[in-house]
Amino acid sequence: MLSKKTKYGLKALTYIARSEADNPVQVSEIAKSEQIPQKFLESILLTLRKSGILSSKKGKHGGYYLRSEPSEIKMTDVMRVLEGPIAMVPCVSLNFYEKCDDCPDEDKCSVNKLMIQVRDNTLKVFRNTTLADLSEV
Amino acid sequence: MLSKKTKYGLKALTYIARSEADNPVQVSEIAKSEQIPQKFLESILLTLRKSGILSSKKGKHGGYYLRSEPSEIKMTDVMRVLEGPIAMVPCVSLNFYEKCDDCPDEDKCSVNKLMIQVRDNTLKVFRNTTLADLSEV
DNA sequence: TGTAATCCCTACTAAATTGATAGGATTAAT
DNA sequence: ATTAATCCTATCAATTTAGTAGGGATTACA
Repeated sequence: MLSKKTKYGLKALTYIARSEADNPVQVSEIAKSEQIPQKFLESILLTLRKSGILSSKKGKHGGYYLRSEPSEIKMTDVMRVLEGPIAMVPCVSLNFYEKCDDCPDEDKCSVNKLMIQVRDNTLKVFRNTTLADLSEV
Repeated sequence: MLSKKTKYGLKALTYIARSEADNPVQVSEIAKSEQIPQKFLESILLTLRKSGILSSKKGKHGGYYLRSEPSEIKMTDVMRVLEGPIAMVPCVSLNFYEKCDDCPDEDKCSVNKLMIQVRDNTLKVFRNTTLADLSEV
């Protein structure tokens, strides 16, 4: 299941992408419009900023804005920041690989085989989708 | 991330499918061979039996065996029993659909759009994979 | 220069889920 | 009977998730 964090994060990014204005978008505005607890959203946007997807401006009339064009923001990056590894098991993760304690031979592991396929198909979607796609009405 | 329950369950099913003998396979044997806590495995196999994927024989020389041929056991069914819904959000789940509280219009929801694609690609894998595929060396 | 608005940061907490464990009841083979 | 297996219920500890609290730092603007 997708975490609320990821769900809220995606919604917030979409909201920012859709907002035409040059001004940064405020947390309070997004929280209200998307029905997200404001303090929780704050921490999510902070993560997105630290990971380089968002930038921010402090102080009055401050807020968040996209660091790049929506069409340049890939779901692979967004999902890895918000949800963590895309693979369902560490032993098939490209970016967060870890060997299983129990599994003596990955090549013979049925779980490994299956999850590689799932990973590849999910990756295909995320690599082919940008924030611009999400923001289309 | 895949739960241990699912991982153990898949490994156990594979083990049973690979065991050529006519005799049912005992929990203790699987637990030892696959390094799974026995009591935990018991509860997992019980779930698989209740869902109709496994059958069992009680008492001495009892154990578990597949209810159908490995090639007839689809990953869609196994995963739904072990891991729950295949979709990452209830609002795109085929078998466990639920509307989101917050989302006024699913057609306009960016999360919904994205997760439908992920679901479809994951389903494609699970529909095309049976226990026989997992059991091949 | 003061004040309000905004992001930034750390720490904490409640609820849910996960990954087991415990202890016995039931069933069947010998 | 004895032994070996599944079956069943309850409980528990650890982890993760979702959210809250409280204030600090920065900026715009009157």
